[in-house]
Amino acid sequence: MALEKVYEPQQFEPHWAKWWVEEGLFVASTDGSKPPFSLVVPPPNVTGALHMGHMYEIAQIDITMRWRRMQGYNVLWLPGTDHASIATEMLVARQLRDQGIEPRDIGREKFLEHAWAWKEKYGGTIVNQFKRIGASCDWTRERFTMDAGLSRAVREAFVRLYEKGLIYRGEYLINWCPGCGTAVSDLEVVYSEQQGHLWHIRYPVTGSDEHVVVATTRPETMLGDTAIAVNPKDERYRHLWNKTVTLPLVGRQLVVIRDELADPEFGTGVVKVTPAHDPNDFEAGKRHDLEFITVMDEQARMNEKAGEFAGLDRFEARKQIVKRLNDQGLIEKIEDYTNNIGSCQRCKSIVEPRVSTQWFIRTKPLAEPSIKAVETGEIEIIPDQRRRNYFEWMRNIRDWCISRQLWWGHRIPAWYCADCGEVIVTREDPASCGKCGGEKIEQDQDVLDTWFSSGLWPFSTMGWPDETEDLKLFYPTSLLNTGFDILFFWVARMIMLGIEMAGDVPFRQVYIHGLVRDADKQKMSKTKGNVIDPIEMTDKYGTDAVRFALVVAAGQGSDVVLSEERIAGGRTFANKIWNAARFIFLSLEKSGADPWSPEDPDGFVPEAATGNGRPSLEDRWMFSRLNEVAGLVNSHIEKYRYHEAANLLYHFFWHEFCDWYVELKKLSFREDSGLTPEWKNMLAAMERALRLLHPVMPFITEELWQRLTTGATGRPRSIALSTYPSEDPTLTDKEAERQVELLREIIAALRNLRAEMGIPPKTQLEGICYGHRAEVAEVVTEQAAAVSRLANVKLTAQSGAAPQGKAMHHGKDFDLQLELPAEETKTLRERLAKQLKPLEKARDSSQRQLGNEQFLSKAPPHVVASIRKKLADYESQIKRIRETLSSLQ
RNA sequence: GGGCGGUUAGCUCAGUUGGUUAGAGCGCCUGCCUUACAAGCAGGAGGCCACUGGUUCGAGUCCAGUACCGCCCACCA
Repeated sequence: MALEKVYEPQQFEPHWAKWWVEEGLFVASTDGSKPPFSLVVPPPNVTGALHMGHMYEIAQIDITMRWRRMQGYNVLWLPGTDHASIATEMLVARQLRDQGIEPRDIGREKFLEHAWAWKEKYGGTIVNQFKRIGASCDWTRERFTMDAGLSRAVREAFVRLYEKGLIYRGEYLINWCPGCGTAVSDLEVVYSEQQGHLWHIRYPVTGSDEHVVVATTRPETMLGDTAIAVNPKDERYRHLWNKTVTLPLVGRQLVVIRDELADPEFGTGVVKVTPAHDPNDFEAGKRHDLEFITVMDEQARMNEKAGEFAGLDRFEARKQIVKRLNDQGLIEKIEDYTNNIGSCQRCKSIVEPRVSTQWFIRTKPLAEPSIKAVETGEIEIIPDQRRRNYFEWMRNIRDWCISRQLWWGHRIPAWYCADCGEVIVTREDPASCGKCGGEKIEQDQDVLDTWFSSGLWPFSTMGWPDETEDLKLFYPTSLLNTGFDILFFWVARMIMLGIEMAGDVPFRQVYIHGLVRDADKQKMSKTKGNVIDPIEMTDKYGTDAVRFALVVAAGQGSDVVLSEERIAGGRTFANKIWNAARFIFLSLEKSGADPWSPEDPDGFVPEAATGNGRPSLEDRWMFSRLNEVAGLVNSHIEKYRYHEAANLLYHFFWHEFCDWYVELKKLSFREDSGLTPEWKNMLAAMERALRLLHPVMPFITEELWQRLTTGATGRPRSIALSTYPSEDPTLTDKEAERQVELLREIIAALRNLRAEMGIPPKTQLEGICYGHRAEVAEVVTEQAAAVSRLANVKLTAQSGAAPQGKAMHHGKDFDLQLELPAEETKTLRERLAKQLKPLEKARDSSQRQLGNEQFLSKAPPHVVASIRKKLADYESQIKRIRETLSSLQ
């Protein structure tokens, strides 16, 4: 029964983590008897390590879910399972190569076998890690597998879009990653500035001695030039119109086209046109019907079209070409130049524009209703500012390239007939060509972009395209809680596909949280080496501590700055809770009573104290506060102000429950008293406080709650299944709150006096409190024991003002007089003078305001009245302090 | 180039709808091993709320501009 002196979360956290999942505490019942609350959870990145960002996300999500569950909702998590195709493919390929196996040699089937084995092993590890950091959902309840349920949904979605003409196959210049060997979407390309050069190259004008100078940052692509362009408004080059120039090193004749592509202000105003290797040139090439010459292969090596440079890597080719040009005197000059280089998000290789045939989704028709859904508030994006980014992106959306040249992923459900060339897109694998009946058909080798299947997540996981009970009850889901980084990748696509496929928005609210940064505000990343490992921190400080530190540190939508000190701070809070409980249990044992909790914890009101008609002041106060705090916490979590909820709970528990309630309660502890009403009140208060804290500190509250409620009949199996306290305004006890406030003021003033006068804590003093209100004397008399214990002063009460020169402290409602062992007038004078300053400042400002006609006529009456009241208080205090000061002369 | 955010105590950050002595954690100073907790207790110091103007009876809070920091998107041969 007895608790250890120091809180050791390792002893119970793993137990509860396992238990919650095994008991299925957070699996929806789907019986429809309770309001549904479903939540889409971002996929853990199975290919990477668990990081603080995950932990932060899980903490917020878990708080929401526990809170909703305790409020009686029928909750459902839709935990994502990462299946990032490129990342998985890369990792598996790397693993195979480490074993000396070249993926290309073993073929698709074998490769996928390896991938599955790896996925199972590694994925399981990640899922276990998620459990350890406190995620209460069952991550093993996978509603998704690559080859089962989702596969069907993916195919259904693809076919529907195809049949509606929203998916097409076409030849375009796409972003090609030579490292991954696949096409990537615009979003998967990250740009960074790099130092490079701008080469000015002379292209001889055919049939004259003249040459034109073109500037390029990529000389190696010149082998694919099929034109040069000048701006039609650029008079300098009018004479070139209709002429041709000779492409150096190759000898091809290039027409001179007139096109806006050439900016007269940039470089020489003449630009080479390489339609197969540059997006702008590609467009120009289509406008002018130019030839598209691809000079590189899929590994970005120069191909046979590159003539003598064939086989060279693109960067080596650049060097060689520049050298050859230089030898021929065709380099006019070389400038230093900073350009933006696009790299692959995954493998960091420099992306190469490449002409190829790919599958695309026509996004404009999908974007329109998606924009509308957010505009009309059908989907709420929180915080609000993020809406702008969303609109901006959606309105300028470009078609989405969804095919990937990988093995790991959902295969595109398209077949090609070798006989007639027919393209067959169907739900079932076809046996023959529907057009010519030929049996030589072959499925497209490509797989889908991982975000295509991810975009179906909110409904595919619920059994779509079947009309399941889950879908009826839980779709649209209530909330998506995620980071800004995948707003476009994932959120936007879920919205587009949700509206199109499932006929309704995928979620009602999107809460976007900030990033987790280190103490130097740097984004945590492995390459920077500033990663705080959540598992390590969890081992060291406990899951509750890490979660609390994360949640309390960030305002709505802003970043979290995390340091180990903060996490240590979370642990001190847990330790505080632990020790408060420990003390209660120890004292209870001394009282000879067993742990007890009320049958109806929510209906419990404090019982009258022994030998008294009403509950003690501290009990009335505590239950009033518990009630108010419940109201505030509920409102904070509702509005995603997690940090405010956490902060409030921290202060309430530490500085009200422990510092004052427990301290005051100590006075009523008696050995072998048995289970007195005072004890019942305290145990019920503790029980309620634990429930309030539970979403934020799940493990420690579960452990303590289980101990506290042992033996209670009819209690739920877990605190997570109990109810969350809510506010009942009729239970607020303003009188008790006011009186405890007064008591705290008096004790604080006495402690302050003692400290500043340098009186040792053990010296007991006698004192008189002169109350200006009847209530003061009442409180002082009734709480004399409390004052004695908490300030070590035997205080008696008198009414009215203190006799001239007797008081040493002047409060708003009372004066205090202390019997000091020695004369301390100097210290006392300094003390009083110090107090005078801010009071005078406040009085002046109040006077200024009340002297202002405008203020009196325009400010609301209650504000004017409150200033008047304050001014009177200030003046009264100042007057009394002055009197005492002058008598101390 | 377009857009968004930030600037409050030594550090990291809160501060709901404008309401008057601006808060917390950590750090710092003083005193305490007080029959839960030294991961603790009591007390204390420390702020022209970036700058300039405006709106208002009243501005950390609303508006405009300036400076610095950060992020996102787009483009640049």
